[in-house]
Amino acid sequence: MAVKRRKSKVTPPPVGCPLTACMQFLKGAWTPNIIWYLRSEPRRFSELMADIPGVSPKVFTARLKRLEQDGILLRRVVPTSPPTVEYSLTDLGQELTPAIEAIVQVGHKLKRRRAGSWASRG
Amino acid sequence: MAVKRRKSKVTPPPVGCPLTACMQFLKGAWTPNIIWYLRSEPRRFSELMADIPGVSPKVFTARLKRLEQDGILLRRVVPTSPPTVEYSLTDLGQELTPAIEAIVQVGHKLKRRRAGSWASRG
DNA sequence: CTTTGCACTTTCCGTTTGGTAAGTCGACCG
DNA sequence: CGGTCGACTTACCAAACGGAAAGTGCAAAG
Repeated sequence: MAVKRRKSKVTPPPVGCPLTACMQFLKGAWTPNIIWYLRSEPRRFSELMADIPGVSPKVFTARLKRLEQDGILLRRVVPTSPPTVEYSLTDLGQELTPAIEAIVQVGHKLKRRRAGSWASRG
Repeated sequence: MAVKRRKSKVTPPPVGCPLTACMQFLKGAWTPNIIWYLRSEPRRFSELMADIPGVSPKVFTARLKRLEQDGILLRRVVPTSPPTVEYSLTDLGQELTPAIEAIVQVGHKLKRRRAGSWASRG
């Protein structure tokens, strides 16, 4: 009789790697987008959700919760009617913005590149 | 009788978003690491694999194949014995390095931050 | 006391991801 | 012609991911 195959359970990835470490915070759908839209000012749940078209409420709240637990962002209930919730970046969260800004920069450059290849190849 | 539920099939995410666009290239386990280790010089399959401990050959070749198809890196068979394969970044691939470097920078800063919190809180 | 708006939460389910282990293929060395 | 090495492939599988749709809790307006 064959033995059941088991998973390794130990953390296999490069544990001290700064790249991997930082990527943990950016991983999951919409995560970088959320940080991006919070980089300059706090925003409400529904505002953020509108900023990022296509995200489902389930995944969206999951992301916000995880980011809050990670100390990346702060959740504050505002006593309006009905009560709203405002999210903002913590100091730690602000540390991530240079990375995201660089990614956005590259994204723009890629668009320009693609635009260029229309002229040269299309 | 209930109707079968169907998925939407259309691309729901922000199509013109530079952040999302760039993230497509960085997504998948080990992807940023591969680009990082190729940023300055070409490297062989087994070298890269050793650079990035924990990655399985299956996922690793899948990444390399995808990155090659995306035009991020170049695959070159070197006529040694036995034949080896050398990977290098294309011009397009080089465009991604600023983003990865920024992520690594932030990763370092996070480590220093954590080191600081030992002193202040631990 | 029903309705409305906000901020979620829950259930269900298909798709994707990524690891393990084993196998393949071609080139050379002896 | 068997063994080894480098570079993959393949089969299998569990877990994570993430979307759709519907439901919950609460506060105030009407």
